[in-house]
Amino acid sequence: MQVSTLSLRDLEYALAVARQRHFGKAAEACHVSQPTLSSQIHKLEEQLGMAIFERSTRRVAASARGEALLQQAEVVLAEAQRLLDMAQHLSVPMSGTLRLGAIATLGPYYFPHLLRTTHRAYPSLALRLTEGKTAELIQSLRRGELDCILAALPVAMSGLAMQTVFFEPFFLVAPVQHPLAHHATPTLASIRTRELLLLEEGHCLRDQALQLCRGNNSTVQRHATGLETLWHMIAAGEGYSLLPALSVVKRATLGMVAVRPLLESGAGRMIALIWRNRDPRSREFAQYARLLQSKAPSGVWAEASLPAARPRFSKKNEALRASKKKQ
Amino acid sequence: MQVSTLSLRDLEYALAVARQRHFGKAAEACHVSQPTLSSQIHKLEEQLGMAIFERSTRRVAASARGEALLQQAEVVLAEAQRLLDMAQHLSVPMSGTLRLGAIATLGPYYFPHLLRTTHRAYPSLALRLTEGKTAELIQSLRRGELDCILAALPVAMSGLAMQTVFFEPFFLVAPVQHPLAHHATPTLASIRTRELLLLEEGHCLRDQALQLCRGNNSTVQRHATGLETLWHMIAAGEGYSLLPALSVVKRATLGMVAVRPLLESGAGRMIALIWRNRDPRSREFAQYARLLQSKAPSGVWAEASLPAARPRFSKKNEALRASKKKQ
DNA sequence: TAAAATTTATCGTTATTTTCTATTAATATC
DNA sequence: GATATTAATAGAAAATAACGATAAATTTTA
Repeated sequence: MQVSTLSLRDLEYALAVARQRHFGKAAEACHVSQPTLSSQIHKLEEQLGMAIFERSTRRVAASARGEALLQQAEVVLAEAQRLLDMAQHLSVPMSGTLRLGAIATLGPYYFPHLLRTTHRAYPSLALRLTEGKTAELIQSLRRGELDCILAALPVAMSGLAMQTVFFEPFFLVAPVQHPLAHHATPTLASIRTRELLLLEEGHCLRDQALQLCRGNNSTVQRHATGLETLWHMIAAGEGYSLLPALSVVKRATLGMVAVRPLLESGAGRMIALIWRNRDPRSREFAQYARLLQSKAPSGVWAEASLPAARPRFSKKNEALRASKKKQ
Repeated sequence: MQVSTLSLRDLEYALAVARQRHFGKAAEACHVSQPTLSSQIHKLEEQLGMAIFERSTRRVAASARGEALLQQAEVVLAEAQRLLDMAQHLSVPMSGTLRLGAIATLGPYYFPHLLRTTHRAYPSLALRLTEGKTAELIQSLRRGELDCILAALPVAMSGLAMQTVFFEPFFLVAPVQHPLAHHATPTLASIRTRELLLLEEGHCLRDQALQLCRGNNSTVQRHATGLETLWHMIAAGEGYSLLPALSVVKRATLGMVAVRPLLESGAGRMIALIWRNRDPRSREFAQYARLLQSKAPSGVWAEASLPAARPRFSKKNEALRASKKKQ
């Protein structure tokens, strides 16, 4: 005898008979015909290998042994009901826990803003945040250890889906005494990779900076393990670098480094929310990305294209009006 | 959404998919085809209002939310399994608790013997014993408060079934100084109801004694509330009575009362085990009655007929050989 | 004692659900 | 781009559960 051959419906029938002490009334309560009830109770008793009820035309009552079974049947049904309740609860969109990763050169600068926005839109959602390099995050995502990640495009998207969130321009950050610090709007062409300070291998920011300067003479660069260290190295006059807007925006410039926009170059990176394309929450995630897009922090753009005649650090959301129309 | 529309089988399918992480293998484990699994999982997800699994041709895994549901699904199935186990346990014949009643003029004298016999034959059976008057016992039995009773026939049997256990002869018990005490084998005709001591109303023994003496002149009798009191009253010289064999058998006769058989009269009562005829354990009860019959205590007969040339207190079981052949 | 009333069980049929085989669609690997 | 793997789909078949009508059993009423 297999559990799976038991029917929860039959258990309800049995409980109805126990409650009503009458097949006809129980059938009515269950919205089925009396013969249906009779035969299903019979079947159930057959499966259990014993009679649950003692019945005559005058009296229907659970036998002493049947009573014990009915009690357990109630437990089974209660647990099944709990399953349904849980499902109902869990199926609320953007509730529960969201495990979100972001690349290390974005997370520390963006998470505070993201947390505020997310909590405001989805009060019942708990965020579990992670930082890492793109490859690590993608692997965790593929393994199901993360639900979605924020990374810079392009990313190998096989099996994944994404929605862009914002374009984060790069800035040239150089020591104040460096010649480049004096150009109002320096060009990429003026950068020498020999003097370029970069992050260690694995950070997409390193690759993107290198690619932007790939026309230039490339020699060995000095590298830092983190963005903060890089800032200190620049301040120490070790060289200059291309750094993303959000790492610039709230930094108390110490007077030792100069931050110069690279407006005409289009230098920067497109940040996207990425998730497994078979994740049942795909729609929720896409909508979440669009929410983040519409509430993007100041200092970033809606698209990679240069926003003409626009202040470097636009007022909040101003840069995103065009993209909103798209939605 | 109703609990009863959930299928335990579908829950097993879902758990199999979670375990195997592969629809094909899960199908094999469940002994069904892969499309069956696929469609049933779909149906289940539809019922729960959310996807349990995240599936691609490469990877099948429970989503974070699905995991919680699967855990609860295991609970549901475990409780259902428990129901089956309980049924298996309960369906063992003559196990659990048997609520047995006996008329007050039999119980105290027969229960010790019955307990021994019953426990020996059914070690896993717990007996809950009750005493009462016939009408009370029958009512309790009809209400389902008792499983079966031992009473003297005849009894209104509507809705009930029975199996005789033994015939318990009556003895004339009189004070030693009384003339009747000197007859070796007194007759019923010699009894005067004026001197007959009886139990109070409601005891079948009272009615049976009266009926046996109905030809005699009947006047008001003195009565006692219990059989023990009656013995004391007889010993005090208050009168005499007809008393059942088992109440005589182990009594330390004090020399103050004489016990005389009424062999030729057939005076006595047929004790039967009675139960509700729709009780699913009817067969077990009938068999139990036959067991009690075969292990009847000494002092009783298998049948109402006079066992010719037989000692008053036959050796154990000797009186029952005839009845055994019938079985 | 017989008839009436009540109630569960049975019978034959219909409707629904589950399962199957065959095939398609999607995706990853070579 | 071909091949292999795997879940999803389609349509038919089988199994199960449902119904209405009626029988059988038993108690109550006349």
